[in-house]
Amino acid sequence: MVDNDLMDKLVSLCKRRGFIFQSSEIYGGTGSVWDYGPLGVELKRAIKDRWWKAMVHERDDIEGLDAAILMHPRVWEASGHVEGFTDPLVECGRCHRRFRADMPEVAGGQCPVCGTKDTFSEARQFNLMFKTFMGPVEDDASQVYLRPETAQGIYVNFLNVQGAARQKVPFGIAQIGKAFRNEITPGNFIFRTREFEQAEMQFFVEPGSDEEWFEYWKEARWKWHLGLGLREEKIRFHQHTPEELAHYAKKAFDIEYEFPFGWKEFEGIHNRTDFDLSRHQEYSGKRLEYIDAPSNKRFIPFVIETSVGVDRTLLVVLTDAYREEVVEGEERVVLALQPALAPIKVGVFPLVKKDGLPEIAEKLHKELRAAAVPSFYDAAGSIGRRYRRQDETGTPWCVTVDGQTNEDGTVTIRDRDSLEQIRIPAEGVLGWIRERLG
RNA sequence: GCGGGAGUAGCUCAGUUGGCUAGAGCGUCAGCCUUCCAAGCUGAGGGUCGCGGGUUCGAGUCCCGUCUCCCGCUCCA
Repeated sequence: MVDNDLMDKLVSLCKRRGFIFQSSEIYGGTGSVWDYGPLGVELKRAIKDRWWKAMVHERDDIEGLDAAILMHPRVWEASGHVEGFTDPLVECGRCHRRFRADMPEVAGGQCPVCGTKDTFSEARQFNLMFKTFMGPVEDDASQVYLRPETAQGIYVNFLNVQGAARQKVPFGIAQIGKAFRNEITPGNFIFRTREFEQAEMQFFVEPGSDEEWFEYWKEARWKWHLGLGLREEKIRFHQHTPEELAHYAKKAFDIEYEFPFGWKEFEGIHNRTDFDLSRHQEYSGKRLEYIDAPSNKRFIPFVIETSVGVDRTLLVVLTDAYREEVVEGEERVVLALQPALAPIKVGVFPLVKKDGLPEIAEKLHKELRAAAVPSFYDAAGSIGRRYRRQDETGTPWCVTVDGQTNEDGTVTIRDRDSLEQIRIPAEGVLGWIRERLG
């Protein structure tokens, strides 16, 4: 079930309201990278903050880390990315499919799909890793890569973090950061881009307990997504078949969402075994074993990885929150974002522009802002229009100052979802909102 | 990279067989009106028609080149 129409509306809303803009738009734009506008940056930050809170702040067995994007080039040899991400590929002249040049059938000149012989193009290097140069001289010795995943920054710091934080296995390291892949086919808005952000947690466990921990994290991540307010029927697990498994993984589950363009993964939970640490030990020549304190048992830990795309999660949240409804005969577009995720928490309006109402409303607006509650003051157009504008940006509440405010100091608060209105004293608005933001 | 489609205002589009200072609706902004769900009235701003050449008295329109975007092909956050 593919709904391009919904996707177009979402992209349009994102631009119109300032969630997401195409990168470098004035130069014609580029399809594979996107910029987050005033509302988008707030939503993205809220998602990351919630993840960080659940991983790092609420637990004492996970430590935070912010590793550099540029790393020693040998890291990517050890990880398998140099080999696995830069295969020479050939293209069939008939069906235009591409294959690794070293596949037996392909090396023999026959296309595995259409069977045509000897129509392959020249082998070309498809480098999924971005290259750049460290230092002023552009030669091979100084060539480095933009990291294609954030995980390796965690692995190479495994012993640093463990020692400094005095952690004992099992424990985890969490990191949020940018990664870069020169995808051949980016697309679907912010779903597959060449620059993207990952939130990864690598949990180090004793071999033998890995299956148990895998199940634990699989369930924990599922619950976390439900906590974002996602509709349960829109998400599902997908277990990797042996053919689907990455070179480093023993077992893998994806969490998928039903996007307008179909069911797609936005988080992966992998059992990476001791593959990465072993490889780094081998390539660096440094021991990466963990020594258990009382027992003096030495082992290279297994790694359970949870890796979620931040941009993809944001797309999931936006897609899931998007609603078209009819209110009193008029259609409205509403983003039913959780209040805690909403970029703007409250709209403040004077019902009409007279009787001193704008001044009262502005004062309330400034008080909310001073208390770090993102508030939006709006006096333009009819009250209904102002409600609609806030509906589209996902603002959960709107406060209206009216004639009665002059008499008894109360204002109305209108709820985005139920459309119900309650009346409370103006000085109680800040407390009322804080109570609901948690 | 290959195949297919498309570039005119912030958005959606119109623009006749080439022909006056390139238009509309929506949105935005200002004012009026308005005591609670996109109402109405007045006005304003906004486009060297993707870019560069060419043909022509004259190009958004015809020709050539170029760039970008969108949709399909070894995947995965």
